[in-house]
Amino acid sequence: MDAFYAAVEQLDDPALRGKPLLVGGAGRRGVVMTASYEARPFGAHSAMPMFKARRLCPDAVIVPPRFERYQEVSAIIMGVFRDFSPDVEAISLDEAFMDMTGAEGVFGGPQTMGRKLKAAIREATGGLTATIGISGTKYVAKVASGYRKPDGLTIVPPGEAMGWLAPLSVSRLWGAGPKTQARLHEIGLKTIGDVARADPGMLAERLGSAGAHFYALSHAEDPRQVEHRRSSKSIGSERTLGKDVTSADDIQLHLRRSADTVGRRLRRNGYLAHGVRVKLKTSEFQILTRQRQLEPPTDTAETLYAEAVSLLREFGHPGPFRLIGLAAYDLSKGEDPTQLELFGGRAKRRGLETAIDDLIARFDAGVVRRAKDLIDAPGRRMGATLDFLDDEEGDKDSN
DNA sequence: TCTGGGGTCCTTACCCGG
DNA sequence: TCTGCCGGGTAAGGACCC
Repeated sequence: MDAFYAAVEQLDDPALRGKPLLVGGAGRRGVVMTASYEARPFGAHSAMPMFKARRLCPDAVIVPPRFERYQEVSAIIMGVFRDFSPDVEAISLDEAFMDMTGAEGVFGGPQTMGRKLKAAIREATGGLTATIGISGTKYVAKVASGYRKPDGLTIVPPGEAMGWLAPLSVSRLWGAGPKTQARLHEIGLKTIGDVARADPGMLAERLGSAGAHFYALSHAEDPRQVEHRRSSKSIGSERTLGKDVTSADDIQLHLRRSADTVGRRLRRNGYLAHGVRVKLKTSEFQILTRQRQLEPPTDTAETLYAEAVSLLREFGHPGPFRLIGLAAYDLSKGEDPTQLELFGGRAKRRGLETAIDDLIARFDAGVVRRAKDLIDAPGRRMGATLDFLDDEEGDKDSN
């Protein structure tokens, strides 16, 4: 999808159409998640610090992201994809691989197929544009999809792929970021064609296993198949703070929030975590992590938090820290996704706070702001008082 | 006024047991 | 009994992607 988050905002609010728009954190430490095409000529782009983008493009409208909405639109788009092929591999909210092998009979050749897909996306979403790349391998299709944006359609016949790639910069090698590009430049390789002509032994020596991989890509060889949805390997929550923190109390407060978020997401998706990892970023941008296996595995915020706090002692760093995060890793499928039973055996088994998490997850979308009060006495039924958000102003209590 | 949050995968170091 | 080697598992860091 083209400038996906920004395009959704412009779709939902006609007043934003045709204007430079920056979707991202408006705070002091925010970055641009997506710049609309109107903002890009000024030099604004994804991952740029917001203050910088604002300086480059002072007239831009800044809008905070609405992920739930992007997820909704994403689901619509993925549905369109599945109408065209059963083999869809989503790689993010706004991008997917599709295996169209054998579909020519139904949709026509690549050109017709691409045009039909673009039209279907536009119609299903109410006007969003996509750029499509079509070729014989995932890699070449991927590069082709970034070739002419926005609203593009690039078809690279498999037989022409290697020649088509050759003049492109090595920055188009998927997996070669700034570090790898610099190393390729040091060896004197600037284009994908240069890599294709290089000695594979030398590439392997300089780049390790990535060398063979890039050599294959440069020859338009890519054995990877379009894969169905893989299950998650980790689920995390991290936050860059408005102000750096140093004290254990402050750090624990943020760990608690992350543990709640991660626990809820584990339960919602029916996962059990076999490990927990704490992440701290120092004010000097050094990233530190400490992890530990969990026995038994868990999906409760309580356990994640308790382990995280004990891991805290193993960082030999005084701070201050600008980011605090917690992740659950080594996930397995546990029970079925959460069923709400505020009163009942499940709540007893897992503890009330977990039941409250379940409740909040079930109501979702910030309707329940927080649990105000827990009622838990031996031999009695258990329950909670919850704090609901009112529609208009402030909040309103309900039980 | 500095520089996000969600992830995946790979490399390296180290420990331990055979 | 000591030493070296090897492989597996775990932890930590780093590069990369959207």
